Amino acid sequence: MGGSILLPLMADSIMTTPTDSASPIRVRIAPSPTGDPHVGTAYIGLLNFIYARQGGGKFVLRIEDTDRTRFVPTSEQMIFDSLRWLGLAWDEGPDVGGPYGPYRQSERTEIYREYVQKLLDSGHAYRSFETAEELEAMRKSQIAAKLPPRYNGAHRELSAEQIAAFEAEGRPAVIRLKVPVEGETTFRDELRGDVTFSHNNVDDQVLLKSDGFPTYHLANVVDDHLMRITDVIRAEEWISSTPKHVLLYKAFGWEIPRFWHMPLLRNLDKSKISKRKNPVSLIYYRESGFLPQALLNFLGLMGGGMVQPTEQEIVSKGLNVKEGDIFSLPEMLEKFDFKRISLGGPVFDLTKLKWLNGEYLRALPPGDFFTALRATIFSDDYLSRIAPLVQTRIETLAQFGDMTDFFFKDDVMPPPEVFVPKKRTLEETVAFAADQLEVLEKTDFTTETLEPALKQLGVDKEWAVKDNFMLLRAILTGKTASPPLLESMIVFGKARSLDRVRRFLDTQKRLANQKK
RNA sequence: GGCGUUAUGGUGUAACUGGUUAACACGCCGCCCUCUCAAGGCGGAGAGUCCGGGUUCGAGCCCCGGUAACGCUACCA
Repeated sequence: MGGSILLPLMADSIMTTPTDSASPIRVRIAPSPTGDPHVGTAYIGLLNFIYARQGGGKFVLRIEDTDRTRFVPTSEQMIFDSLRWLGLAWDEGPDVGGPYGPYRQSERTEIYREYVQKLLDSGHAYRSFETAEELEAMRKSQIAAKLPPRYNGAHRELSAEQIAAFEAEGRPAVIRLKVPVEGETTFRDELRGDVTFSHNNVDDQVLLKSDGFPTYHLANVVDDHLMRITDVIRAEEWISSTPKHVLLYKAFGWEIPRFWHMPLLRNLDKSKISKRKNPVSLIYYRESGFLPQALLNFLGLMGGGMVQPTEQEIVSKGLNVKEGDIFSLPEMLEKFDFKRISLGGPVFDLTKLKWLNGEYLRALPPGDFFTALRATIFSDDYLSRIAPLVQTRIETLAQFGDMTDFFFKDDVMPPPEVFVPKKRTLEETVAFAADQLEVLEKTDFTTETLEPALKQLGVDKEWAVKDNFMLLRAILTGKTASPPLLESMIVFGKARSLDRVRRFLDTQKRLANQKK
């Protein structure tokens, strides 16, 4: 990593060139605890981890929990567990501490308030009193008029009296960034070169919400600075908001970090990877029996970056050719080259991941393979939770297999004669399954919550409990007879259950399209 | 719609500073091995590098112009 060796100390140098070469590399990942830990987090996490280790620096984990409407309490722990499972250990974070804590943004609200006040004082930010509804209406009319939907700046220059009047009304305010009307902002993306945005196209971003929590943009910049982050390695979707961040750094008079925007993982149809079209939960991968080293290896393949072995190496080391695609985390630390990353969004192709996982499985010493089975799919914990569900339903122990096969399968796909109730059409049934998915997504998997949620849906959509539950049973187990549905789902787990319903819907949709 | 980014077989990547019939892996097809299925071995189909111009003896690599896909366009991250 080059650095700015040639630049003499220029206190107010143009801007870019971050961190003098003396400052140690510090990177971070900043997941939001809004649900299951995401495979994209693992991807960016891996890249940051490699970068930190290669540069002899620190890898920080920061929890961005500023959106309390999407906050999921169990999520944070799942993030910790999943990243540890992958072997991506962080040097500083909410659970391990560190010199620049706290590492949870909800615990830093005072800090943000303090810094936003500085912005207010220096005229780089202003209070804005519109309600969410007013803003929504504004946006709609702009779109109707074929204008780009942006904040119209109505409150940019409010007088002290006007502000006082709004406050007297008890109107809540947000604080917005005062983006210059003229000019443009250019920043350097380490992989792409200079990227320029005209200020016309940079909105007056809300920095502090009316609930007193910061938005990503403010919190991110403040924290990255305070936590001495030298390199921001994040997904490509952030490129368009980077000018806002740069403007903030400048407003504060802070040094700007290096930006590395990584290509976005994609579905098979090239859209940004989504749960509808791909399993994205790390919990899913773990519970489905993927090995962490295989997942890491696969993620390392996404976007390139690994130096391929040369012809000579293949010959002299007697490598099997396909070993060009197989490498461990230590090998990535040694050979991964950020400058070689290719920018086209890679399709996250489960087929190749499965092949890779198979390679790793086959390479395991038999003892380790057995241990892996016993630690996951045949763990005492899992089996002991399944056993009570079947004890009263079988006559010989061997029937355990028939009764519980769906717990151990990669996927099941029932035919229509199994999942469509007598009085319903295929279309109706699939539509209802989509409703079920929606309910399941926002319901905790416990007996107390699952049953009423599903039954309520049945009432709303006029589906008999029997048909309602049978459909789900068919989707999840592939059969019409199974251990109790709800308990089975809880044991099977939310991640895998949801994925099974999504795959089901996906398949039905494809089939329906084929018919047309 | 606006702005930005990207563009090599179905998928992931390769091709030193422009230089031979565009390479490797996954997937697919076939053959061999084999009690089956995998694994393994061997072979094959599949891109002329988004399109159109230009520079050059020569372009996937350079230049210009398009197109498409994706991302952003929230008091979400």
